[in-house]
Amino acid sequence: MPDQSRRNPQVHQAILDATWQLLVDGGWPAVSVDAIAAQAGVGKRTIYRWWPNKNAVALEAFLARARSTPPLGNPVGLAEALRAHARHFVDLYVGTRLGTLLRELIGAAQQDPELGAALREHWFEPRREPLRALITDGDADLVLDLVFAPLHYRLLTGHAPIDHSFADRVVDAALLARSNPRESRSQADRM
Amino acid sequence: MPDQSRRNPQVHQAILDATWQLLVDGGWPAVSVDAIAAQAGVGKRTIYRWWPNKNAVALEAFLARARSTPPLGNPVGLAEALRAHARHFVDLYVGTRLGTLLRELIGAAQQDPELGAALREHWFEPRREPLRALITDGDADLVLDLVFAPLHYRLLTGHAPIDHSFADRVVDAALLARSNPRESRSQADRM
Amino acid sequence: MPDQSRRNPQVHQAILDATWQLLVDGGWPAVSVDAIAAQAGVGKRTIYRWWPNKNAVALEAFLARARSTPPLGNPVGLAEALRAHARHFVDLYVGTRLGTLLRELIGAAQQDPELGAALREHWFEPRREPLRALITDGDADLVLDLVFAPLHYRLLTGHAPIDHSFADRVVDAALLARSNPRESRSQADRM
Amino acid sequence: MPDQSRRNPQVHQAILDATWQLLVDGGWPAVSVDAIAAQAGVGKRTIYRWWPNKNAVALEAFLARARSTPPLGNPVGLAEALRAHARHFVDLYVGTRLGTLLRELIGAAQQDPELGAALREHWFEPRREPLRALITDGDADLVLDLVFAPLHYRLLTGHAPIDHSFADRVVDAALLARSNPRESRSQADRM
DNA sequence: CGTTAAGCGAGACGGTACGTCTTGTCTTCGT
DNA sequence: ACGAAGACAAGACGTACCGTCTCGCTTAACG
Repeated sequence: MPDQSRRNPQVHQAILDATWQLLVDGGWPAVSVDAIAAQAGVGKRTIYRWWPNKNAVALEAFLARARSTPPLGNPVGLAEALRAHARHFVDLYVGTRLGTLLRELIGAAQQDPELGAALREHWFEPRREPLRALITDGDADLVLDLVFAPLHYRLLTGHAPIDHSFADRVVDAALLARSNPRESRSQADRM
Repeated sequence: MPDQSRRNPQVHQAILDATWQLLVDGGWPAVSVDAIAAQAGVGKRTIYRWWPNKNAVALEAFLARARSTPPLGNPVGLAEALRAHARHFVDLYVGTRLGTLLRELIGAAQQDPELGAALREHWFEPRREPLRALITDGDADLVLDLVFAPLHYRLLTGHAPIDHSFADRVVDAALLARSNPRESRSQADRM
Repeated sequence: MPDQSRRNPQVHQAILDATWQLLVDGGWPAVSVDAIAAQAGVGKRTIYRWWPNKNAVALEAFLARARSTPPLGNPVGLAEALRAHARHFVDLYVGTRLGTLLRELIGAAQQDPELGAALREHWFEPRREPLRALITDGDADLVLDLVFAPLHYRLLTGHAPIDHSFADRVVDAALLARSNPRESRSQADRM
Repeated sequence: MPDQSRRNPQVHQAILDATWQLLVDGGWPAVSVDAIAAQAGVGKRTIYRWWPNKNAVALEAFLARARSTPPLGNPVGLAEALRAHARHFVDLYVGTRLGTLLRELIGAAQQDPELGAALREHWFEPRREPLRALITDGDADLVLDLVFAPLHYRLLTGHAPIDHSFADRVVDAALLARSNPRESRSQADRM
């Protein structure tokens, strides 16, 4: 990987802008390295110099638009924080270009382990981490998954709608699970 | 779509077998229509005559191997059924070829709506439907999502391990949510 | 190399025509496999299926135009035949598109041994062979080189003009050499 | 073109040496401006400052190695001089790195008129000029071509071997042609 | 003696061509 | 008539090279 300091920031931005424009105009299928290069007025080599493939470029273009995402100006408590997060997710990623792109990135990551790792590092974890800090007792990752998983699951499979009501009920379930850890069933069939 | 009755069942099977073999040998990237045709000793035309694209072929090959999946010989109750299902999922789809393929199919479906619909119809719904029947009160789809979503979410993102313990705790959370619907928080901030 | 009989002759011809057209419009630098494919309305793959590279395509396009070359309806004798050939060369290849292409092909052959072999087989040898048969005494290849070499040498280096007069004098020299083999110098300094 | 006096002679030499080394190691295909720059430990800019392109660099590297070429310590006569030249050519340029490079330079010149002109000026003409002075009667350039053309022609086309015997016979033919100008045929068919 | 203009190493950049790959359609055979 | 074989158009892939350019550093000439 070449020296980052020699990178031309205008070119960098032009590539991300071009990628986003292609996404807006033609969706994921319109994104190819050739197309990005043409749209950005850039040589393909320049793209491959800084990114391993188009997935990485698309991820960065996505993150640049999504970075402003996490809300939570004044977190009063876990419940409020989770609810805000869940509703925020619904607002930003359900039925939006950003949401479609998120779906497609997660999809592409199933065949691109590097993209998967980058998504975890730059997308999932930055959103989980501040919330994890609020969960002092119980399995924080379980609770977070109980919130995030249903939202993403429906986003990816589309088997049922996603709205604020669903977000709220998912958060309720997660909170219940935290406060009431596994008394509901016998220990007998534990594996 | 041509006359189903004229279809040569041996050719049909050879294509599915070849697809599976390619999957086993080289993973999803090794699967191309050309490769399937060569492996099966079949013309590409024959494949396109019966399937719209390679995703559909792979889905069918997957379903053929996965069909035996649903357990539950004698369902004693919702809790048992959910737990059995969740653990079954862990056994069959975590760290296995089948699980990788499931990931890749869901991934491919993000850009192939037909594949998404087929997955819902032939994979997700057949597994949800018998369980849904057991959930008499509350939002059945919510409860099912609380079980299935975390499992699939971790399968797709790989951000945390999936084992029987995780499966059990997910089921506990879902059961809790069913029996204790949203009393835990005020109605005030409902949207 | 695939089965020749399955080749689509229209596609074959379209590729040669496109190549020639590019040559006429933009000269050798305008010829690229991409450009040929675009001009012919053909996939690049189709070109690479039948030719190893653009040199081979250009050679075939050249040969198709040059095939009609060898004259000599009624060869009366070696002298007449050589003179006709030499003048014919001047007429067809000096200052013409065909001549420029011949130069460029010979030039390209310096880095493409396959092209060199193809040129020898399909261009040089077919022109030498009928003349060689007329040279019954002496070293036929030497005589032929004494005719052809100066013409090609000037074509390639451009250090002096090529006209009918030059062609005639070259032929004279070659005929002299044949009829008067090496009496002109002592055997002493033979190596 | 910048000020020659400020040129760093070590850099100049390093570039020529690097070019030659690349030629020796990988042949003409290994020579690229990038490769020369890397091999010489020099910026590409420095190369383009002093040469128009890689052909010019290669030509200079060639000339530096070939400069010692012309023999002829004590020219006793035209016949001796021509014979010495022709045999010298065989010794130095047939089956040698230098000969291959000469072929490739002449080849490249077919698409690079500047290289062609430079070759004529710095390679061909310096070798022809001293010999031309010895040819007092007849067409000197014709005689010289009758010697040089067959040697280069076989070098470029490879259709027949080049050895001392061939060199001698070519010289004989040229001498014959000089002493016996065109009496051998009628003036009738002159054009 | 300092400043200033160039040479220079390094390498990013736009552009173009390469040769390979895959997709989905279409054609040619043989059975 | 079906199926194998595979040609075909389209176009993306990732690499190579070209020739221009922009950085800093050093180095010589000139003020």
